[in-house]
Amino acid sequence: MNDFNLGTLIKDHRKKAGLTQLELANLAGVGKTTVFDIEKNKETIRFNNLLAVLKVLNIKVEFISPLNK
Amino acid sequence: MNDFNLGTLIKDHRKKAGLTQLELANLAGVGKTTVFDIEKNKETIRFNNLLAVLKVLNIKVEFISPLNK
DNA sequence: GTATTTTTACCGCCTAAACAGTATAAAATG
DNA sequence: CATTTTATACTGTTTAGGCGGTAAAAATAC
Repeated sequence: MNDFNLGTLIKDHRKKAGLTQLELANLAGVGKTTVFDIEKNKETIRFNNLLAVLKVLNIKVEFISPLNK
Repeated sequence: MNDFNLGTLIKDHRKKAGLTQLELANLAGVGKTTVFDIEKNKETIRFNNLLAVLKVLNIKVEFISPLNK
């Protein structure tokens, strides 16, 4: 369970959008190394860089907790 | 719309858990400055540090996109 | 098959995140 | 009220993420 892979999710969306890593990086305003690291599931990246990449790919982030309403 | 505030969400959950910033930081294995920054919505924090804090508070992250299944 | 594109990987440099310590302001407690 | 705890803010140091450049490996196109 919970073998969710953020890197793969982003890579799939990037492919479907017809973008290379470099193109995605430029659109998101981050370096190509960052996109590469994200797709390799490196979690020490900065949160704002991840958000920038997700925004380009139209992926939204939601935070779920038992207390949420 | 979308005035969602991650810092406030985390702060509320921390309060309900009866934790101080320092206690939460220690439990998450991060510095107290990081917890403070997260609650102040500083987005340049590292993703793994945010995940560590969310885990302690039992908050899950979901990524939503039009392509998801 | 070869040529081209893309991905993966590594390299130094620079910047800023992360940290502990400290100090003050604010909040909570008695 | 005073006292204690917590949150906020600042500082100096250390560490590593981010970056472009480069190069080799892999995938794709011709």
